[in-house]
Amino acid sequence: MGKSVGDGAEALFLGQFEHALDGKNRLFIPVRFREHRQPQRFILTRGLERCLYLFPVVTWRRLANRLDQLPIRDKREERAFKRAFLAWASEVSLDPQGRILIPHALGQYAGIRQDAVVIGVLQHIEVWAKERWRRYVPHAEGSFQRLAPHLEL
Amino acid sequence: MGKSVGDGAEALFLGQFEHALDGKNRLFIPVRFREHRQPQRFILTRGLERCLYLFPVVTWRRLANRLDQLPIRDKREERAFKRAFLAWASEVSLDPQGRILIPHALGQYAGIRQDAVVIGVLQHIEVWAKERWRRYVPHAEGSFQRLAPHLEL
DNA sequence: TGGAAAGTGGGGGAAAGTGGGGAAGAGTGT
DNA sequence: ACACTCTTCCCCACTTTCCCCCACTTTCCA
Repeated sequence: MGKSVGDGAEALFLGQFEHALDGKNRLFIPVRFREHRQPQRFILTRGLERCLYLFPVVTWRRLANRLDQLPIRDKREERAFKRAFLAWASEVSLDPQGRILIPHALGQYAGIRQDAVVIGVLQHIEVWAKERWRRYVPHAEGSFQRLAPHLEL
Repeated sequence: MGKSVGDGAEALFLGQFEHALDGKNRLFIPVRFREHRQPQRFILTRGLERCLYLFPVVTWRRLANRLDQLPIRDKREERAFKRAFLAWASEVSLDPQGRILIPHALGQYAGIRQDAVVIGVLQHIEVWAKERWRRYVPHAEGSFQRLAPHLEL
């Protein structure tokens, strides 16, 4: 259940998968989320609502460029933001089995100890602690019911 | 955890690492922050919020050039700024084990005695006294929550 | 139902990281 | 000039972490 759509310039991620971290803090990335190009590298960083974001390097580059163009008056705050965003970022690459190593600080931030949920959200992938995700779902459900009509399917 | 991104003309730094200065005032620079070219030289100087900035020589050059094009009316102020920025700058190089020697004055400025945190912030690297960084993080955290939505992932 | 691909787990070697001994050289005071 | 200290830098030895590899189980689909 889940898929990466389109094999054009850029894949879109969707679907959700459950995986457990093994004893070595490695997380399996479903095949559907893997890039076909070699080497398979991603940027893992912290996301909102205490999950982790996983970006293909290309997408990340675009994002990093945008960092310098944020509409921020206060330079001090801009520095603080960059530090928070970048210090918790990390380049990770897939091992031959298709797993990534979750850095300790990031695992902490997202509260991931054992069970994790990996979900695709178009441009990026998110990693949640299973428990936190379970509690978050009802929220998401509400938003879905409220906004879906606007899609005019 | 963390890594320098990109294998193009220029690496981008990211991630955070903790390292203790040893008895000889040496600080370990994580492999991911090292330049691949030889010899491995950096410019270390004072940073904002009482940390230290570490620049690859190339990046430093670009920065130094820009100093001459500052839009400053007040020539007196321009001189003051340049002096402050340059007088504390120091060229450091990696020893065979990948460590740099922290000049006494700079260590003092940043309050680094024992434990240090090294973080990557795209174009440059920052070195913080661990304690000071610990106290700064909540700040940064706030900015992150406030500003991250503007990135429009 | 069998084979291929996806997913799981752990051993071990290479590289990263840590600490200190000691030679070379610079600064200072007789 | 010469001892003396102090700093800098090179080298070696050790510990720890990471990542490559192999082997096994499970799932998917023909």
